[in-house]
Amino acid sequence: MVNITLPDGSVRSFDAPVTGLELAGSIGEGLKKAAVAITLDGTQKDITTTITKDSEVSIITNSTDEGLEIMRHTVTAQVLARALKNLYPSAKLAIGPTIDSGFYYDISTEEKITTEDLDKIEAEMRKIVGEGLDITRKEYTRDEAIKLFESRNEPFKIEIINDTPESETHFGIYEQGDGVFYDLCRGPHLTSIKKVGAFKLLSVAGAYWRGDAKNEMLTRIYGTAFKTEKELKAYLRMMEEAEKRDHRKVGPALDLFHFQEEAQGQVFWHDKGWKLFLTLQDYIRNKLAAHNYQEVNTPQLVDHSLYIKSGHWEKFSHGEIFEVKESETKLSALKPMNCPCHVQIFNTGLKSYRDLPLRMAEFGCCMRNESSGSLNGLLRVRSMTQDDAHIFCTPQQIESEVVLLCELIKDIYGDFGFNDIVVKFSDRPEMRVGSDDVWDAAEQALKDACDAAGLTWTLNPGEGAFYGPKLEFVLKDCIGRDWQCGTIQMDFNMPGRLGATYINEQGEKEHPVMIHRALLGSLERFTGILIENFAGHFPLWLAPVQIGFSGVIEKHNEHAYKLAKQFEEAGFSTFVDPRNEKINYKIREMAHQKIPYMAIIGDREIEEGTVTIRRLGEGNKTTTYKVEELIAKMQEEVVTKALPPMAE
RNA sequence: GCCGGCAUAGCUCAGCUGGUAGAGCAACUGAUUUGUAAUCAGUAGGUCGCGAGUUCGAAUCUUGCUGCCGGCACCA
Repeated sequence: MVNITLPDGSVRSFDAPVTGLELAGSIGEGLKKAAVAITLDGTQKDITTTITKDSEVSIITNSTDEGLEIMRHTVTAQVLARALKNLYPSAKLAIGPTIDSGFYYDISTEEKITTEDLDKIEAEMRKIVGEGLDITRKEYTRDEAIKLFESRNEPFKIEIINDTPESETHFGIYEQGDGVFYDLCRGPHLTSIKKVGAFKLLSVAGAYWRGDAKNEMLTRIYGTAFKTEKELKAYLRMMEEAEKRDHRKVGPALDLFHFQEEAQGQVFWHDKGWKLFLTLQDYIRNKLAAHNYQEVNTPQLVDHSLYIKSGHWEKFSHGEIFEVKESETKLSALKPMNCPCHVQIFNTGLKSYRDLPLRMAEFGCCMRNESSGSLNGLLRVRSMTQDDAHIFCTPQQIESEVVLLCELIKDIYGDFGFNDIVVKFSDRPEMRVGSDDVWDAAEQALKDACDAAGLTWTLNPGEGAFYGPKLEFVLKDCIGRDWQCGTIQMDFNMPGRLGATYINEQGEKEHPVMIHRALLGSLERFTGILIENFAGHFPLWLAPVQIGFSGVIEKHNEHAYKLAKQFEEAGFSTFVDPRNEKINYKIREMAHQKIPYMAIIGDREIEEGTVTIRRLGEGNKTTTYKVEELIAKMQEEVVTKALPPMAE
């Protein structure tokens, strides 16, 4: 008797062991058809797995995310991998996992594989799908598995087997057809190649074996798959649309900034982009005032001895810090971070426990020699402006300070319309300063504070700063890449290294705790994310040009300028298009320039003292306002930081 | 930094196997005086990323460099 408990709590009893497929069939024919795998007592298994004892089972169908992932896994590990072996017999297979957007396979080849080869590989994959062989799982002993992969010349597979703990005595190997193709795999897989959906190979890239730069660089082939051709097409179309939001295209097109070779990784901010930048800075500056921060400014060029003391010099001794020879004997650094300088300010004069928490902020311009391959428009630059601050506090104040920060960050991100922020908790890295006791305390303190703030986070193991654990507030760019923006970092180490002390209530000297935090992160990166998030169509309060005026014909220009002046005086940034062009044309251009309010001035408006506007994002609807009325409406929109209407 | 790709006018792109550059939009000039996403005509615009090589001749072939793109590694 086998009793199987289903997710809804119902129990099905069978006289003899059953397979997942039989179980699905006993529930319904439709379910049987859609079933791709099962979850048996919390672990994913093949649909053909025999259930021999009482267990909890749920059936994974092809219309769930889990089912999609299993199908993608089969596409990469069975179809793509085999196609690559067919076309490049000497290729050695590494690994082929699924990722959020699809899958990849890493191989080592003598031949160069380029984007142009993808069609050829895809054609081979279709051939394999056409054959539609069955996939079966077999258990091999360690020796058998190694022998199999030795005979197939797959050293990476053997390395994987050799690196598993001795306690693993058996390995699951999936066999396609009758010995046509073998792959080492945890599974589960579809039972037949016939069942894979629509797929497409997307790109070729390099990737280090096991993610380690010391290892061989393999060729990685990215692709994606969906249940239906329609979903695949929709995904590809969505990606195409998303790429149009790329801040590196939109930014220069809107005349916000540009880059050029002579200043790699640094931004040439144009008038409009700088307006946006300053708006963000003012916004944060107002928050600082409201949260009892002091704002400071510290030197750009600092003797390297300070960074030796702080520990940065040793940690970043691979050229990340720009070195400047100030004289024959004096070696300085272009400030790569603000913290050591802030401690210098803290260290002037005696500090009492009554001075804590002391919140010190700086819009510090930091320069880091980021590797050329990591540079990415505004999202990763060599010269950036952090909205940085350091909070010097007592251990007892940590929790309340972090709670305040979490609330502040939530509040700020909400103002930009980012309501579902991903928070990562990064704990101690391998390369670090400070004792394990101190790390235990720091990590615990940060976790407690997260709980108190009601933050949910995911663990990002080993990714903390070298001086302490950190929280990262992560936003995504237009093609779904993660970027760390805000951060809160706990530091029990640097105050001691740099001799920061305060006099506690007992009259003794003590090191304060330092909390490093940035709200937006770097203003450059945050601006880039904003451009992509809004596709250049910013909320009114951020828009570098807020209202544009065009006369119907040339004689209306004078009035257009007069109105523009009136709106300037009311605090708006304006634009006037005096050109002798049709208004259709001028409207079109203002829309392309993402000017939120587009005003057309003709005889009627002049007579009536009104403005007729068209709001970007609201189609061709026009509304006529009294001038003061529109000013009030727009001021309201600025004050409430309303998000822009998005229907384009 | 590593793997692969790319670099032609302000922008988007064409230029086949080598015969020394072409379109649309933008710009400029003129005509048009126009009511909500492209008015018409004309003019001008390029050391084909930079350097070397092969060749009678290079945007095109080879090579070195620089930058950019996609990944990987890195990310205070």
